[in-house]
Amino acid sequence: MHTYQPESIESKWQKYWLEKKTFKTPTDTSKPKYYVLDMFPYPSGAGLHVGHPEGYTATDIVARFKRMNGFNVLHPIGWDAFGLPAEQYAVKTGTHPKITTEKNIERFREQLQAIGFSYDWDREVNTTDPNYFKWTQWIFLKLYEKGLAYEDEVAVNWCPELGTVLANEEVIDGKSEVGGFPVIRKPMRQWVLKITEYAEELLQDLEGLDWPESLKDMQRNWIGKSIGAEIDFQIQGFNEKLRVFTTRPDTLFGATYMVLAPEHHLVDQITTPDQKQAVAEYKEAAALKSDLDRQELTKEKTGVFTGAFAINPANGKEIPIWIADYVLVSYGTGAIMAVPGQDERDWEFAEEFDLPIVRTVQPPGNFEGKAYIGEGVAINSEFLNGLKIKEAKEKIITWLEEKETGKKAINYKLRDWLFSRQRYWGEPFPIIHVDGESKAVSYDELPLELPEVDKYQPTGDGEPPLANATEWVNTTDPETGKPAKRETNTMPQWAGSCWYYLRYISPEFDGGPVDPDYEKYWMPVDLYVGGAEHAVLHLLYARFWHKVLYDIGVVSTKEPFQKLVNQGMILGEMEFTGFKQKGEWISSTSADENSEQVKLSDEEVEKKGDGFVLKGTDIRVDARAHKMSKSRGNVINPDSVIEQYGADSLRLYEMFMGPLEQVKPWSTKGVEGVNRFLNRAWRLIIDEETGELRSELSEVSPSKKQLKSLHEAIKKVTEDIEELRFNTAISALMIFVNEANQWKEIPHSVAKEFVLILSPFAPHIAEELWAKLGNEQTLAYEDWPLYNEEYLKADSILYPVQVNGKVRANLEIPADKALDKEYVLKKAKEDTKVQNYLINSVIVKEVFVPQRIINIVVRPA
RNA sequence: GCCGCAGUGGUGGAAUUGGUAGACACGUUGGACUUAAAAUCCAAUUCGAAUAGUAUUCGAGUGCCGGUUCGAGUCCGGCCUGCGGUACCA
Repeated sequence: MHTYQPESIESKWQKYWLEKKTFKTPTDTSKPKYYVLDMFPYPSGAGLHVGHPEGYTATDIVARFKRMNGFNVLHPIGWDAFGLPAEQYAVKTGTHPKITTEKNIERFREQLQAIGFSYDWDREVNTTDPNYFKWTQWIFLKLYEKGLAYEDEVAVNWCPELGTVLANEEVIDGKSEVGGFPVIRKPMRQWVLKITEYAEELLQDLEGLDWPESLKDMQRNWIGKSIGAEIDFQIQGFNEKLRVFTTRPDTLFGATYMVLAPEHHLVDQITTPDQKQAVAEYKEAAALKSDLDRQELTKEKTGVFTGAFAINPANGKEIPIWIADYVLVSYGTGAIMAVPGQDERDWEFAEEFDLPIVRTVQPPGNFEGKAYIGEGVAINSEFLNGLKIKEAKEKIITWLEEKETGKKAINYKLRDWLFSRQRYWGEPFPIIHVDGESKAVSYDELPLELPEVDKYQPTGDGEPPLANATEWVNTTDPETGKPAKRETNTMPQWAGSCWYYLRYISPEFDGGPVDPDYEKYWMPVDLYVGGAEHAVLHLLYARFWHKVLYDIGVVSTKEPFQKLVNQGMILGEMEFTGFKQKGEWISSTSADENSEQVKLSDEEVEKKGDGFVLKGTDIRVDARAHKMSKSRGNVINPDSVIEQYGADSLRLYEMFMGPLEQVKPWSTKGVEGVNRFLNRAWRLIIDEETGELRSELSEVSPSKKQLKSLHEAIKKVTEDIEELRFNTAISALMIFVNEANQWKEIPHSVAKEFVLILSPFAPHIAEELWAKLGNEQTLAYEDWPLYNEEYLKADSILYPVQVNGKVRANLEIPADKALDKEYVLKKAKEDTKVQNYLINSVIVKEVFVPQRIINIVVRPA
C-alpha cells in the first residue's frame, strides 16, 4: 500500500531541508527583501502548545510564498531564554538554570522542526548566550551614557513570594502576573529607564504603522497623554508653592480644597502641630497598604487635613490642604486642586468631609447628578462666566501665564520603566559602584557573565541572589584602583526581547549589535506575528529601544515593526456543562459558585431557542469553549496531533479554523477533516496500489474547464495569502481537489501547479508529490504560478432575477450578451416564473447591475 | 465606569464598492462498496408550511428595535449580550 503516510514523508523532508540548508538566508542584496518575524518563545519545560504553531504557521506560509515570488526572505527563530521558571526550578532542585534552559531549547527546536517551519537554523539567537547578551549590555551602557538609565529610590511592586520587584505592567489586580502572588509597595534602590522621554514620539509614530487599530489604541491609552495646565498655589505661611496639574483649568474658581498624595514631599513641612499625629498615622497606613488593598477601597474616600491652607490664585480664597490616597504621587505633580463641582472623585471626598462645593459649569436644567462633567458655560467664575469649556480653558491659561502662576502643560500616564529585578537568571548590569557612585564597566569587558552561585534564592533582606557571590561582587575600579562592588540586580526578561529582531540580521557580527549594511537592507520587519498579550509590554519597550538606537545611529528606521498581526487564542474543545444544586438539575442562568458542575456529552443536550438545554427539558446548560489549562484537562498537545495526523494536517487545520486574529475553539474532528483533504490530494496524483503516478495523469494539454478550476484556485490562494486569509485559501484548494477528482484525465501541468500552491500550507506532502511528478530539486524556490484572467472567464453568466427585491428566477445568459442591458431585461421579462409576478402590475423601475443581478420593481395596476 | 472588538445553521466559519445569505469543513441522516466493520465514494442537511410524490412552490431568517435604499449580514440611529484591555491618571 502506498497511501498518504505523513510520518515517513515528513521526517524525510525535514531531514532534507536541514541537511541541504534549503532555507539559508541569502546574503546577496540584489533581490527585494521580506523580513517575516515570529515573536520568539520562552522555552518552557512544558514544550510547545497548540497556540505556538498558529502564528508560526501563518508566518511560515508567508515566508514560503514570498520565496516563490522572488524575494530574499529572512525568517528566523530564537529563544527568549532568561526568565523566572528556570530559576524557580533551580531554587527547588539546585539545577543550574543554564542546564534547564538548554534542555528546554533542545526540545522546542525538535518540536518546531517537526512542524516543518522554514527557519534559517543558522541564525538562531538565544538571549542567555554571552555573545548575545554582550550586546544587550552594550545597549544598556548606551542608555546609561545618554542619561536614559538612572538609579532611584522608588516605591516598587515588591512580591515577597517571588523575591523580586515587578514592573507595573506585570502586576494584575494587585497580584503578580506570574503565579498570582500578593504584591506590596516597598521603597528600594532600582534601575529605571527613562521611557517617558520618548512618550511623545512613541505616541506620534504609531500613526504610520500597519497595526491593528485596537492595539494602537491600547498603546495610546497606556501612554495616556493629557493636555491641561500646571498651576501654582501659594501655601499660607510658607515660602512654598504647591504645583498641581489639571486638565480642567477652566474650573479653577471651583477649586475649594487641595489634596496631596500621602507621599508628597511637602506633607511633613506644611502639617500643623495639632495635625501631626493624624497625618503621620494616615501616611503609615497608606504605605502599608498593598496595591490590592488600595483598589478594594475605591468606594470609600479617606483622607486627613494637614492644617495648612493654600490661596486659590483665581479668587484669592483660602482653601484647606488635605492628604488622601486617592491622589497618586506618581502622576502629574502628586497634588491636585479639588473641584468637586466638576469631578466625581472630588465630589465624593467633599461630601465625606463636608467641604464646600461650587459649580463652575452650568449643568442642563434637568440635571440631577452630583458632579457635572459635561459641556456647558462657565458660572461663578468672574471673568470666565458665559464661556464654553474650551474658550474658558484658553482664557484662564493666558491669565495664569500673565500672572506667572501657571502655564499650559502636557502630562503622560506612562511612567519610567522599572528595569531591575532581584533575580539570578538575567543579564547582569555592566555597572560597578565606587564610593557610592555608579559607574559603567568599559565596553571591552563585555560580556559581563553571571557568576556561579551556591543558591539561587534572594538573601533574606531582599538582596538579589548575586549578592551571595562575594568574589564576583567585590572588585576594583580599573581606572582608580579603588575597591568597587558590582551591581547585583539583573535585567528583566524584556531586555533581551527588546532588540532580538536586529540580531537575526547578522548573528555573528562583532562590531555592534547589528551589521549596518545588512540592517539597511533588511529593516524594518515587514510582518510581525504574535500574541496580543504583548500589546503594551514588549511592543512598547522594543519601540523605545529602537528609537534610542535610531538616535545613536545604530539603526536606520524609526520603527522596528511595519506590519503587526495578533493571532487569536486557541481554546479547548467546546464543552457542555450542566449545573446541579442539592442533586437537582438547575438552569445555568441561576447557577453560582456553589453549584456542582457536570460535564455533559453532546447526546445529553439539544438546542432550544438561543441556547442549549438538557435533552427533553427546559434546563439551560452552559455551552462554550474554555481556555486550555492543565487544571481543566483540555490541553491539546501538538506532538500527539502530529503523531496521529501529521504536521501538514496540524498546520492546515490551525489555518483552516478561522481568521488568524480570531479566538477559536479546537476541534479534533476538524483536524480529521483537513487530513481527509490531504488524503484526497494525495490520491489525485498517486495510485495507492503502486505508489507511482496515477494512470490518469498525462501530458495532455488541459481543457478550458480544467484551466478555469486551476486558475480560480491560483487567484484565490494568491490573493488570500497576501491578505493573511488562510482559511479561505485552504477552502479554495479543497474546491479544486473536489473538482479535479471528478476528471477522467489529469494534465501533468495542472497537477504541478496545484502542488506548488499547496506547498506553503502543507510543505511535506507537496515536496513529496513534487518529487513524484519528476522533479529533483526542492520546490521551495520554484516560481509561484500566475493566474490568467482569460481562463477565468465563464461561458455564461447567471443572473438572478428579482421582483420587488425577491429572487423569482435565475437566467443563464451567454457571456457575450451578459452586458447587454436591453437583451438581459427582455429575457428576464420573458421568463414564465417572472411573468407570474408581472401580471396585473405596472413596472415602476428596472434595475440592471452588470454581471450581478436584475431587479424589476412593480406596483399593482 | 471608560476604550476596543465581535454576535450569521446543530458546530467552526464564507459572502467584491450594498447585489441569489450559509462557500469550505465538521456533525447528522440515507445510500453504494464489504461476510462485517473501518476507510472511501454518492446524496440530503437554515427553519417553518403547503402541494405533491423522489420534484416543486410559498413564507420567515444574519443578537434586538427602528431608518435609508429597487435591494441591507454589509450603511445610519437606539439598545442587548459576550470577549479583550484599562481603571481614583486629576
